[in-house]
Amino acid sequence: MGDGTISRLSSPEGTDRAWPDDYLDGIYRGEYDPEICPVRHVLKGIADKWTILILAGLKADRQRFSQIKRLVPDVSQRMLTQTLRKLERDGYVTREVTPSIPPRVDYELTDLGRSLVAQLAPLARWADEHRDMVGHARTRYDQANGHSDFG
Amino acid sequence: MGDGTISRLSSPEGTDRAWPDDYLDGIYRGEYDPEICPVRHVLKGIADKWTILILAGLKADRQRFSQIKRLVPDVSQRMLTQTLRKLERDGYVTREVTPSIPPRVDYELTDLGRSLVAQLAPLARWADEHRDMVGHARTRYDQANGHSDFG
DNA sequence: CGGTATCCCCTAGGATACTG
DNA sequence: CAGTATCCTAGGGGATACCG
Repeated sequence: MGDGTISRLSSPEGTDRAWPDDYLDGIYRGEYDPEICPVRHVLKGIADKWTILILAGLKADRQRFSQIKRLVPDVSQRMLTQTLRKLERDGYVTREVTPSIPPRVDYELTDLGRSLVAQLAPLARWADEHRDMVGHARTRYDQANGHSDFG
Repeated sequence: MGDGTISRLSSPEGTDRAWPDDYLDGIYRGEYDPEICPVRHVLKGIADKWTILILAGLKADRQRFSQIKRLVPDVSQRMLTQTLRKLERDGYVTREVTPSIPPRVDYELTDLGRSLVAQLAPLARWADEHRDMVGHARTRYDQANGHSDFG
C-alpha cells in the first residue's frame, strides 16, 4: 500500500499530480483506501437497481410517492420507499409529508441531487448511443465461446 | 403499459420529444420496458463493486493481470477474473494471452472502453468534490433519526 | 502467473399482508 | 395513499484449494 508506487503507473513526468487530470484523481487520491475512496462511495450509493431511474423520475418535477411508482412501474413498494429514504439520507431529495387523509408525501430533488443528475446525463446518453455496440460485442463473445454463463 | 401517458410527466408542449433533451431520453425511449432500457443495461454492467476501479486501472495503459491486482489490492482473484471477462464480453477490453512460462495475459481498453471511461470522468470528479456534502447530509439524517440502519 | 473449482455467507430485492 | 413488517430466494462476492 503506502509505498507510493501505485501512482507511478503512467504519471506524467515533472508534474505533481500523479495522475492525469481526470477521474482517477478521485479514486486514487492519497492512500489508496477502498473504504474511504469517495468515488467508490458515491458510486455505491447510486449503483443499485432503482436509484438512477428514481432520480430520473424526479428530475423534471417534485413528485408524489404514487407518481414515482407510476413512472417506474416495476419497482416494488418496499424498494421504492427504501431507495427514497437512502436518497433523502444522502441529501439528494427532500421528503415532505402532508398529514391529510389520505396522506400525501412529496419528494423533490435538492440542489445536490440536481447536481448529481446533471453528472449522470452524459453517461445515460452514451449508454443509449452505444447499446448496439455492446450488444454486438456480447453476441460475438458468446458465439466464439459456447456458453452464456453471464446473464 | 403502452398507453402513452408515461411520457406526459412534464413534457414540453408542441414538441415531439416527450422529454427534455437530456438523459431521460435514454431511459424512457419508446415503450417503457425495464428489460430493454439501454441505460439500465449499461448501468447494470458497471454498477458492481469492481468494474469502475478496474476500468480506472486500465485507463492509462495496457496492464497485466497481476498489475491490475496490485492497483486494486482488495479485489479477490476470482472477482478480478470474472469482472475482466465481463468487460471483455461487453467489448470494453481486449484480452491477449502470451503462452510463455509462466504465462502472461495483458488487458487493454478498446475504443469503446475508452469512450465509456471518458463518460465516467465527470461523475467521479463530482463524487470527489461533493463527498463532504453527502457525508454531512448523512450525519444530519442519522442524528435527526436515531438509527444507522443503512450501512 | 493466471487462472478454475468449491463452499459458504450475506445482502439486494421480490411477494405478500397489514396499518394509520 | 404511503407506508411497515415478514418471509424468502437468487446471486454477488469472499476464502481457500488446486491446476497448466
